[in-house]
Amino acid sequence: MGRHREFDVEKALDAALCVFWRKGYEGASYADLTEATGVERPALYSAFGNKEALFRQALDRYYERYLDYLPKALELPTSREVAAFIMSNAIDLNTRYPSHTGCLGINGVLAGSDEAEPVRQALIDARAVGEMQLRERFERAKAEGDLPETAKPAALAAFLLAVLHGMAVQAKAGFSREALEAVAEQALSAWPTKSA
Amino acid sequence: MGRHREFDVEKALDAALCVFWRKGYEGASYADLTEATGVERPALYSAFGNKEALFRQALDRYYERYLDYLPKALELPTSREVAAFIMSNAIDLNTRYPSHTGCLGINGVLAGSDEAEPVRQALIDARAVGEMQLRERFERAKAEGDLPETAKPAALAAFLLAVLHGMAVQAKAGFSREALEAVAEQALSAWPTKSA
DNA sequence: TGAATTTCATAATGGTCGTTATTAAACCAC
DNA sequence: GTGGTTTAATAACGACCATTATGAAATTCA
Repeated sequence: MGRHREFDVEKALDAALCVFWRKGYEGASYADLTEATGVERPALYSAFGNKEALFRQALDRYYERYLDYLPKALELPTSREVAAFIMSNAIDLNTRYPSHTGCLGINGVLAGSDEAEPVRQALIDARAVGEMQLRERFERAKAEGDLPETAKPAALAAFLLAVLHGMAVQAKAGFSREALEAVAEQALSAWPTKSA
Repeated sequence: MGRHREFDVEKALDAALCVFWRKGYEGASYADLTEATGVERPALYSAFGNKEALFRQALDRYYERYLDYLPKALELPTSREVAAFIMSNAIDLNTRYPSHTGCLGINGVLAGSDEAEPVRQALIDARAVGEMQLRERFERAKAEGDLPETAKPAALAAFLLAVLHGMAVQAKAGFSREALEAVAEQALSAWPTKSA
């Protein structure tokens, strides 16, 4: 019983996600969030909790709605295809929406005041999970003979993530899709192959 | 005539620079700045102007004091040495001070509220200058025969900067020097050479 | 219809932000 | 010394921050 909720929680979370994407965690104010969601402050609090909880839910949604290409990529047959697929999708994601370029995780909190530290740590942890998955995938590639014996899966995973992060920064700085594709092509040209 | 300034402006700027380095532009408050510099707020205003002006002066100082390896790098004989030297120095800079890891320019403002937009643009512009210098250097390398005819100087410059930005993000996330060196090594392994 | 319950919008909370009056202290030229 | 001038420190400014108390509106069950 009781009064019904008059706004769509899913839509509100999507709108909040875009605000965080564009302005980062601390840069997004409740004035921004209420304007984007069309939902008054108290309603946001009752639906999502405080700002940190709202951001964490937006981050979860970001992974499942926008980073869904990551699990798909890991299933591709070769490590090179994995890397190429991820970079291609990341470029698209980083440049698709002019109003919120780059990556939510990177824009979110690179630096900020001390009270943003828990959120910063959450983003670092999420990044570390992705890195581990990549490393395991490349270890498998090495075991399968897709990667040469000299290949270092951990270094490859770190390298790929570095390029991805760098492209996210460049996208935030206004880089075009074409420029980022040239970066990805250069990164791929270094990819180790089995053939000696 | 008049009373003498009791604090060292240079030292105060250095201290402010470290605060911005660690917390970014918006994340750094005047409470942080006065504590780090030992200078009261009004004195900071009279010496440097407002917060944006202070940040810009800190950024200038950052380039001349910490990024002084960039002009040196451009004078090295080969493009590969240029890239290797820059990455090596960047890794050192990004991990040398545990209290302010990563890069001031990257940490400064990736995202933030709208009023930080002028500062964000200043950082983007500064980055663009560095990219242009790299591109010109690689064009020279191509003309000199150091780089093959198939090499794309603009793409190489963008790629190198992407890796540098990515390493800065990773340093902020706690990456060790060794991990970053593996990333740099992987990036260098892709570097085009004249010999077919 | 009426009591219970949930959501709604308005507005206020204490705190911190960047910025600046204000006043006391220190210095130089005369 | 004294007047003129610059800096120093305290404290205040309005604005905005995240968060929440408050009471009206809306719905369900009895």
